[in-house]
Amino acid sequence: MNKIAAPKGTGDIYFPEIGKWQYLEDKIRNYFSRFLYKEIRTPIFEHSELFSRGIGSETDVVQKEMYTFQDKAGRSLTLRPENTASVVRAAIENNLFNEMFPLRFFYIGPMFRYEKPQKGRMRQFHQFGIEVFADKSARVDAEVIYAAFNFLKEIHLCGTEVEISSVGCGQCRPGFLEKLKTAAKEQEKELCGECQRRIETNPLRIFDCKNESCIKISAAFPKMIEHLCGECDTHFAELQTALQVLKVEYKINPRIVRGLDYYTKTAFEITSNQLGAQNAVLGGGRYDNLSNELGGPDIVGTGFAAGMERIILHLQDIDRKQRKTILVAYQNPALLDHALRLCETLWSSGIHAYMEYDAKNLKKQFKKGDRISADYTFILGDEELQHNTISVKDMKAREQITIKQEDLEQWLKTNI
RNA sequence: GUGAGUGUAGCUCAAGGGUAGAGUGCCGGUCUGUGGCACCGGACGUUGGGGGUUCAAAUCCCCUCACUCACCCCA
Repeated sequence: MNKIAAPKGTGDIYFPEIGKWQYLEDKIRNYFSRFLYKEIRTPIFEHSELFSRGIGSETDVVQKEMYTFQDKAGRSLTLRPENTASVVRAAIENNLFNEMFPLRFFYIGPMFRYEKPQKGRMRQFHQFGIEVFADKSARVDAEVIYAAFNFLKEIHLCGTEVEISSVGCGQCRPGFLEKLKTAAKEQEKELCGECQRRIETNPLRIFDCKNESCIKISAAFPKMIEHLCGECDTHFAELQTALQVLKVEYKINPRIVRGLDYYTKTAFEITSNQLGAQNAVLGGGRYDNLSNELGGPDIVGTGFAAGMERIILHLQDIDRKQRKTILVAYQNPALLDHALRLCETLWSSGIHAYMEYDAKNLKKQFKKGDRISADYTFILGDEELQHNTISVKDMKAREQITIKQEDLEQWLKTNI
């Protein structure tokens, strides 16, 4: 029989790596409650339409990266490529916009995008994120950025940088895009082939081109943040003021273009210089029309999503203090049930204990003891049985004592 | 979707046309009531898969698959 491997772009997470995941998840749950966020868990799959309408049917994510399938009733369903649209859907569906306060959610979970895997990019990957609703103020955007930045700081992820921008709104963006296209067309022949194609498909992407001459040329192109309408311009200015109040160091990067259509006004990214090509650790922004576009009330939102694999890639090894572990060993197989009884006593007291069931001799058991990093080994032999004692070996100190069965509880209290 | 690199023992890697090797781990022994060291012995592979060239292929050629990295895009 041939082996079955995990599907491309997926993987198994287990010891010792799992320690980092548990650490990160604990931190998320703890940290964001500081800002009154409550966890929300939405389905892993949704109606495909939620994403095509929410994220935008022309985006790369929707056009070529979705895991879409039909269920047995012929419905088109899609494994979620991100969670914001789902959270908005859930809020609308459960009438949370009226019933909950504050309207603050955080989530942790797997997302799915059909992409070619590489460093920091998987087909099943994990994001955590936060969403705040019904607050139009630029200050809440700043708070979200502050919360994100400060979180990374608290988990000791160094080398991060905050970049902000504004992508405008329905008022100012269309006019700006026309101006940009016009400017790009004038220089069309000087741009690389890729960028010539982008003029029609996604002109904002020209700012992202790595080609040197394109960088030079596009530097002279109009920028969104220079063509914001009054409202967006004020919002962007207030955002910066609030970031200064919150002591968040940031850089304005007009090249930030979020790949999801729902963003309006504030857009931001936190990058890490420790990552490879996929240097975005976290990204987010404001989405003033998403609820409306999903058939809900006119409620604005703002938030971010962070890539957990990318964070874990640069997390230091977690030194979690392990509980003390006891190996229960027996001189010969005739004593197996006595050893098992002793194990049960330990387990029922909540102590980490382990025994081998088919070991012929003590030597073998001691070797296993090393593999489980046992702190102590309890030895049961004919002699111990006869005198109602247990021999206790301190594995590190390599010292051994003998205690009476009735003193076991006391010994455990002082040593474990 | 495009490009590049890598696939050899459980793991890390040698061998670049001539009998597939080392380190580590594993099993056993020196040591039948005691692990980290040392020494001795043992098992291990259809060299990712398929085809071709050759007297002879892990090695050269073609195809395929997988992994990795990068482009694209994103977290």
